[in-house]
Amino acid sequence: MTQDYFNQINKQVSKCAIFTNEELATFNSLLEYKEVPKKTYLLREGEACQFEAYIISGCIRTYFIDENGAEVVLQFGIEDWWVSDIASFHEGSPSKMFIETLEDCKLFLFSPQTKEELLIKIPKFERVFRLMLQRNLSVTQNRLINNITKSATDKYLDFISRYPTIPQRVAQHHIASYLGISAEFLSKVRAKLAKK
Amino acid sequence: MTQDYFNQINKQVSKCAIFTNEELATFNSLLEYKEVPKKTYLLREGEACQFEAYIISGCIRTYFIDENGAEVVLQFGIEDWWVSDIASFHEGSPSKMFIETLEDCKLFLFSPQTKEELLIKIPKFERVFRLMLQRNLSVTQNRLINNITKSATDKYLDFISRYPTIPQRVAQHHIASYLGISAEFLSKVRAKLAKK
DNA sequence: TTCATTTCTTGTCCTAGTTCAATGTTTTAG
DNA sequence: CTAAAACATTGAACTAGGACAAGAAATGAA
Repeated sequence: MTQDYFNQINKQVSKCAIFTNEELATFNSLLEYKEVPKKTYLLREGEACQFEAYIISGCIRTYFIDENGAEVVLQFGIEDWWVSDIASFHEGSPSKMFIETLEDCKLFLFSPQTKEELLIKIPKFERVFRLMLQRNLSVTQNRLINNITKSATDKYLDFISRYPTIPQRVAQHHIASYLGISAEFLSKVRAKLAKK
Repeated sequence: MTQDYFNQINKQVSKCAIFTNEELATFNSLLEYKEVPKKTYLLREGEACQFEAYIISGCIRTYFIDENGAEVVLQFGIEDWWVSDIASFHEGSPSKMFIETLEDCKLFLFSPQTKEELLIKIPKFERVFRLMLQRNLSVTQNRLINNITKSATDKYLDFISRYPTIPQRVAQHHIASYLGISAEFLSKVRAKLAKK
């Protein structure tokens, strides 16, 4: 049962580097497994983020509250994604973000301590986390570029082609927030698209 | 003379981790020093990025051409910043970016090979590069947030307070592009701000 | 099954920012 | 020192998208 979950995460990390079975076993022994119901906060503004979470199943959003008091969605997370406030996690500094489950979730968690232990025992994992960061950076850069150069319609089309499963799983106004447009306008964009 | 430059970069990396003098000497021996005149391209679209550059002095911009053929500035680099297309550098994949010097530059360069060699000889440097990536990610996230939530005026004010030396060094339309607004509108924003 | 809450849609009016075009200013190359 | 580029400013006309309001649909808890 849980072995399936280990297999799932092992498959993912094995895309970054080649690990022996013993190494993977050590890796797995350091993971904390956790099930979390929907609408649970894994992190709130002001807290130090104590985890890097790997999503076995479920759906999560990361957001913060801007100066005007509006929620801004920073990231959605689904199966096989990592979720954390990396800066807060590494520096122990208070986070500006909220991390909330949108569906019941099955997660593997690292604490700062277990991550440290893993990296000391198997330095090859540095590579895994570096690649994660790089991918994260490149996703964020892409999003920034889309935000600067594309119309609301194009941003939405890009989103659904990039993440085809998400629109069925999360509220539309969360997607609007992620895209940086108003919920009402997204609705109008969709209406216009549907007419074709 | 060049020793000053080594001291400069050593001081920076020593903020990330503690290194012995021998380690720093090894580090320095792997750096390639290069002087580059202004308006030189370090990277063009389609090329594989062969360097991670540390800027001793000078100013650089990274940009790409969007679907409509317009330049979009992704990043400015000045003293003590690192510049590269990290994805392209690590994967050897063709870059979508241009990297151009805006002033005469003094640089230290890593190639994929020398970086690899450094990380093998002194694994502690993994940390330096990971922190670089994290900082980069957090800058990019911040910029995205500003882009989504702030008005043109606020974005500009945020920019000049965050990077007070850059406005005197680079063309205004490059800053407009970085902020994701038109050059004309930035000019109007500035005119309005000046009136107060 | 019902009532309440959350989510989605649609319309009207409004504004921040764009585009285009003309003019002025600064920088650069020879 | 001069001509040519590159850059910056200003104005007028236009538009993508926002804010607000009110109703419809879906979800969910009891």
